[in-house]
Amino acid sequence: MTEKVGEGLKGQDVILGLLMEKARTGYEIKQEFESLFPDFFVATFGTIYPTLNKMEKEKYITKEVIHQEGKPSKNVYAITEKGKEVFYDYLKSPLEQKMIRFDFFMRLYFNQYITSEELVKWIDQEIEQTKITLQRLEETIQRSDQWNEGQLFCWELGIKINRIFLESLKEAREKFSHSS
Amino acid sequence: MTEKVGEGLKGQDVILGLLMEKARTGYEIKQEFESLFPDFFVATFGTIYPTLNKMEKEKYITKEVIHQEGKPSKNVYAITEKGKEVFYDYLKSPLEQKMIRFDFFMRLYFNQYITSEELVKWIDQEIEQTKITLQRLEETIQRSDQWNEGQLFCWELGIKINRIFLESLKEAREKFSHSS
DNA sequence: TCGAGCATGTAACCCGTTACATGATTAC
DNA sequence: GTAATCATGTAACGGGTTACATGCTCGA
Repeated sequence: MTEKVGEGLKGQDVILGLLMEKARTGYEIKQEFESLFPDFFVATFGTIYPTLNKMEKEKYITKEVIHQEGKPSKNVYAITEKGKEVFYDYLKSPLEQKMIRFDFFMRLYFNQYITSEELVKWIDQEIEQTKITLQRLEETIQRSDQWNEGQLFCWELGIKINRIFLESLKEAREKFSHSS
Repeated sequence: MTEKVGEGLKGQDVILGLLMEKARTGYEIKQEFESLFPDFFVATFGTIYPTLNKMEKEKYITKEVIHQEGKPSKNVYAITEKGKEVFYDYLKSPLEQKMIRFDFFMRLYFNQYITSEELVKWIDQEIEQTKITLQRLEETIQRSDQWNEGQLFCWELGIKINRIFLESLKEAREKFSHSS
């Protein structure tokens, strides 16, 4: 059948995109991931640092070590011409399907195998998580008046969807806590 | 920092869950993934068949070969007691954060590096994709009157979100095709 | 005759996660 | 005193993807 879901959007593509704007440290990149893409790309240090090192070896980026007083030294990475090419190659590649693994929905689907107390506990956790995402998106949108139309579209839609999700979650909480 | 995003919801967990209901072939499992979870878990044969083989070796499932006339033989897998335990272990494990990689949003965020023709092309592709997902969800919801509350919640919410997504996508198409 | 549907499999590779490891400063 | 913030890194492992491989039937 040989079916492709996607060679996939990789952490590397997004990191290069962020470095297109300006030079950054791994730590800063992590923070940008959290504020910019809380809802459509999650990355941890375990992905970011190894990717940064790999890309430096392949000359996609250069490293400059900045010594700081009272704080650890930091590595500021800047994109090279070769790195820009790699980023443009990503943009030229075919659009990939979104890739989702939604544990909460999965457990809801299998709710017949658990108690409703557990289910309500998960709903509460999901509510908390959604509130955090929503807050991050709202803060990001206000962070600058320089966002372009495409970026605003991402966050406005993210906010819309998360609000509906939150609403439905609260309704579900009612429903399932009564049926226990 | 040692941050955990999630040991993750694995394909194995979902496959075991499906086998809790009834014995199935790999091919059927693939179809269930497409109709049941088009929006919250994507799996291909490249994941399903190796997982099935691995689980058979570990005695989580048993295989029965069914010979068919005019069609290839098929392997029907049934869950064992050990497999059920593994599935319950999954349900007992902490709820994981959803894991998303949304290529379309990523490209929209980086829209300054591309032409608006390309952007509109991607929007059109995303519109098509969303329509397919929506259709699958609507078909699934009508497939049976036996769905329980949790399952209905998943699909109703999925439909709600995809409708809003589709609407916004159409608006975006207007906006970006005029600005070109 | 060509594509779609039915049906399964494996080897190589790569990406990402987890766990481990370090260490200073600031605020409560 | 202890948690949070700043700041980076690596080794081992595992899950998943891609590419490759096979082959029959039915309808257009």
